[in-house]
Amino acid sequence: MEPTHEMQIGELAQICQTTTRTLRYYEDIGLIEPLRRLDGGFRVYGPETVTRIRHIQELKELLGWSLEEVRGVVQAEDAVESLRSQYRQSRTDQERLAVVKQATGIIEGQLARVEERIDRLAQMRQRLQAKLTRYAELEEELAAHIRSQEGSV
Amino acid sequence: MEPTHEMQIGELAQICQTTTRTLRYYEDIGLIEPLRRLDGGFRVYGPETVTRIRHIQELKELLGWSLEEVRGVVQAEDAVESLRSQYRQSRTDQERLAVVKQATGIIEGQLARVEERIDRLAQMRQRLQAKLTRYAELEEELAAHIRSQEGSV
DNA sequence: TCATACTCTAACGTTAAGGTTAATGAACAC
DNA sequence: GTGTTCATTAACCTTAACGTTAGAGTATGA
Repeated sequence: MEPTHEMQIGELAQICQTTTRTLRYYEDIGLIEPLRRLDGGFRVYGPETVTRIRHIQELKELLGWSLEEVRGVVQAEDAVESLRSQYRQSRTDQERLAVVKQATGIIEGQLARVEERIDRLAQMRQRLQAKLTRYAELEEELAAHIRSQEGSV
Repeated sequence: MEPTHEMQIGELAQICQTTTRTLRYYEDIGLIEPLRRLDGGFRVYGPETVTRIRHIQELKELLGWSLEEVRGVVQAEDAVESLRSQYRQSRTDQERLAVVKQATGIIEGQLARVEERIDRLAQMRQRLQAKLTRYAELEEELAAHIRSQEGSV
């Protein structure tokens, strides 16, 4: 499930538990891009796209973000990563600093939302556990009642 | 924000941060129901509907469930609650036991999903914190670089 | 070289979850 | 009794996130 080779869209879809349609859609809205194309026009992806798509799926599923919101996040992250890999861009250090600060803000916002969700889910867990306890008691009462009746029939 | 009185649809919507359209829609698909109607046909709700709607909103937002899935959950819960309030139904104890067991299963499923989400979110938090650390280092490097240049201009 | 499996673009269809508008009635304030 | 505000149903509209189909090209093993 953690490939190291290049692949085409079908395999990528399979690995990420999704469909080719979805991947092309993600490309349309600017979420992913193939490394390159074969002569026939076939998309070629690297293994890092798997990581990227899983990241997108987590943001969607765990945080409930729309693809529009997800794009904002991954684009900011991309901007920072491009600082590392392509340091020699026509940018001043002030501009680089601004990129990092913006991304930091986004990550902090993400972190806050993650923590808020964890809190709310923990509360939910408490309520569910309490409810399970009550149901278990109810079940025991009923079972006892049934046993007492069986004896008298 | 925690009312004790009966209310009409507009107030209910306001309290639950939603719209009257949404509440009528929820009624259409069997999620909620008014206590009764006024002569003019106006819906009247009790304060427990607020609790119910908040519950629905949590299931939707925190667990990412569709309203269809949510309905399954709340209906099972309703069935158990009706055991308490309307014990004298034409049911045998075996049937009552079955209702409780089914609801228990649903709650357990819910609990499992909550815990899985908490785990995944905790992992996400870890990654985000690590990323924040890296960004902070990067920011410090850039700031230091800028300071060193200022001195030489 | 042919069958089969995969890919391409383009276009139309679908579904959930409501938004919006219209035409009408009810409750209350003055 | 007449605004004004809230409610009613019904019908149509919208948006995100894909699904589906059509018609065509491509890559590969037998």
